Amino acid sequence: MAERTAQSKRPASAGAADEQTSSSKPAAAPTTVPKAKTSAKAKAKPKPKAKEKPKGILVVVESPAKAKTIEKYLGSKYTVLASMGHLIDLPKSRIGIDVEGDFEPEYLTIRGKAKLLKELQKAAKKSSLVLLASDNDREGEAISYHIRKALLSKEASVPMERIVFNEITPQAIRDAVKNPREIDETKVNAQKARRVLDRLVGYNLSPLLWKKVKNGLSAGRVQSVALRLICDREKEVETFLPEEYWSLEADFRKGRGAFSGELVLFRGAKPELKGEAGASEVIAAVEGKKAVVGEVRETERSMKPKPPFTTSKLQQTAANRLGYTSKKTMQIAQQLYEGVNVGSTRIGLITYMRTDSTRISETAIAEVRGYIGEKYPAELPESPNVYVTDGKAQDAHEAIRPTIVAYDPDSLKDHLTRDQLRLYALVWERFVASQMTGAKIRSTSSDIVVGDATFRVGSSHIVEQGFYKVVKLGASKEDRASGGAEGGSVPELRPGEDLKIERFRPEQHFTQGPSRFTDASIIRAMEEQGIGRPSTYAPTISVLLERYYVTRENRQLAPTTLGRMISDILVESFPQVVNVSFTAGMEAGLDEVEDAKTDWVRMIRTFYSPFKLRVDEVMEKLQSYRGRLDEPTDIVCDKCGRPMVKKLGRFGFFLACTGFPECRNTRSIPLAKCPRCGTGDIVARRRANGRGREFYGCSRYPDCDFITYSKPTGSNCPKCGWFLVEKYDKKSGSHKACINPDCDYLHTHEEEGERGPED
DNA sequence: CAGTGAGCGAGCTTCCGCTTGACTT
Repeated sequence: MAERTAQSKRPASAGAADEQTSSSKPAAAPTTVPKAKTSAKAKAKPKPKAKEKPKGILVVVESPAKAKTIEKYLGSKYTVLASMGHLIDLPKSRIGIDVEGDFEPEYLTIRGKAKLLKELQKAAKKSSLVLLASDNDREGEAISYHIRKALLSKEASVPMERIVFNEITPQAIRDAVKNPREIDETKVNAQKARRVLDRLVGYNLSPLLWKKVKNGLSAGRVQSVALRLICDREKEVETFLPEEYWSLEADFRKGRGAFSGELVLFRGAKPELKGEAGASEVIAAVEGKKAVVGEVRETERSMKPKPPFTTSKLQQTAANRLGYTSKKTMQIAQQLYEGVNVGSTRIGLITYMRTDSTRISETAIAEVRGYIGEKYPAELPESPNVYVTDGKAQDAHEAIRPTIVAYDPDSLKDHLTRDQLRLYALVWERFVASQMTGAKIRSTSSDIVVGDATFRVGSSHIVEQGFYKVVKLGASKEDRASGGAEGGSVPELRPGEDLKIERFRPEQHFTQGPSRFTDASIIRAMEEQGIGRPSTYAPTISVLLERYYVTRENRQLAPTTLGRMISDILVESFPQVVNVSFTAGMEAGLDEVEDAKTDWVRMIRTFYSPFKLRVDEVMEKLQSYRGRLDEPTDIVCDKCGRPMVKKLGRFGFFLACTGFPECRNTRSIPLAKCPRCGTGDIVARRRANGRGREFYGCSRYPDCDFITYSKPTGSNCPKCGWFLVEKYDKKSGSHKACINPDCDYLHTHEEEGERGPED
């Protein structure tokens, strides 16, 4: 399959813009050089060196992969270079803001970017025009502004213009080049305010934590709110009291079909079964009675496909469906974006992976409709499906989609790694599905009357597959359920017909409390609250883990003692800042700056004056928590007999002797007894370079080389005495299992895996 | 699915948001 070559779909490059050089532009620009005023640049070159090559045009974008593509679309007159994001920023080692004056930031070339900047300057000098084409959003505007400033400071100034495009198609690039504009200073100011605010918050709160808790800690507008969400949730999990309740199921039979229904009505009311006895009461009342089919209701509902992926949704879906961390998802997406060798050519397989938009370019819509029309003609809607992008989105990039729809996942099997292929399939399915017709699902709900009791049987099945024809990997549990896996066994029931009762089954249940956050759900929460950006969701989770504020076990994020302490301190002392509404307020302020309704200095001052006062006050008055972090243990030092404490060091938690510094003994935290040698402890280890997955081995290594990659739970097997470990698999979710290969003990507790609408 | 082993503590740390490689400190 997939014969149609992709190439045929891509409009040939070249032939792009050709007369945009000195396109009409208000002469007000202080950037333009006098000579390039009216007529074309043909005469802009008087005579200098006999170099006949006319000066070209330099285009600066952010991403090198994008640079490559755009260079192809534009003619040979153009050179496209990438800035790799920001080049200019605040210093790292000091606050770098004039807080006594007007908050003017001290902007420096970012370490390691000087070379790149020089290259840009060199290239600019050789050009007749520079087109600043960084992303069309707040940060992108600032990047252009900084580059322009850096290029201007060189004596020989070149005309510079700002261009923007929201999609990488030849037409969009051509249009952009034809419509240059000035840099939007108000947007630059908004970015400056954002940057300064984050610096003021981060570089004031962090030192406070160094003084009160421990060196090296950090706090900030985004990470501290994320931490708070995780800590708040943990409290809910802890205080939740499961309540017991009972249900009564009845197993019925009709011919060869067996199915069950749940008690929904008893003596005219919704039954509230009081324990097992309550269920027995009902059984006693209806036992021996005939089962007759009552009302049968049929409803049909349609399901629309989901919009194509944004970063946040991709991360959520990859976490829920594939079990990838957000970090892993982004690494793999980057590989797909940069390109993979397909045959002899390297092709970027997906569009840019950091986006908050569900927008799709016209050309991509046309392409996917062509594809659907050919492969699934019945599922091609008359007109394209339209998705509205969230109003808060900055919308600088398209949604994440395959660049060439004809490359279906199957056709790339031999070119991608397993991980790449699975992520690509997710993106491809979601995009193609998003432009297909909806699915129709018929649900049947039948009442079965047994004496005074009514049982209800539900089933549903897909009548029209629609977009489900392409959604496989990305199908959620609910999707699959709608597919009628369990519904298939319910035969057609007609009112009045008799059924056979096989048996009654009382079942005990417990109400489910809230679940801990996962990568998927914390990212979802952050996005909903406007905390963080596509480029920072994954890094924010990483920071919380690196600081040992939270741990991730079986995909769940739980705060450590340290994390709770930090969160409590911050929430107590800075409730207005460590709060989801703080960012919302900031965004509102930035909008005003951008609309020139207020100036950025005013905005910052309004925030900073009271904030700084509070920081000073807390710095002075808050008790110190230093040392309070060390948790006492009942483990005794094997060198001197004094008790040991659990401490946090550079490489994580460890045990240290309270006799320090006379006794410098340290140990790893024992997680279990070694079942092989019986004397050693099982301790957490990592590869020498500190990377790789944590594993668990015997502390007596190399005398004893017991090892496992499953984390000990802290309890022992009731059957054989070896220790239990955490396991995770799709079917049973999170559960405990015995580490002994000869022991079959398995403790499956309530499912903790996927929950709630995942994407 | 495969993957494997030290030392750590009283110090110069930290923010968020753009973007990818990596000269050595």
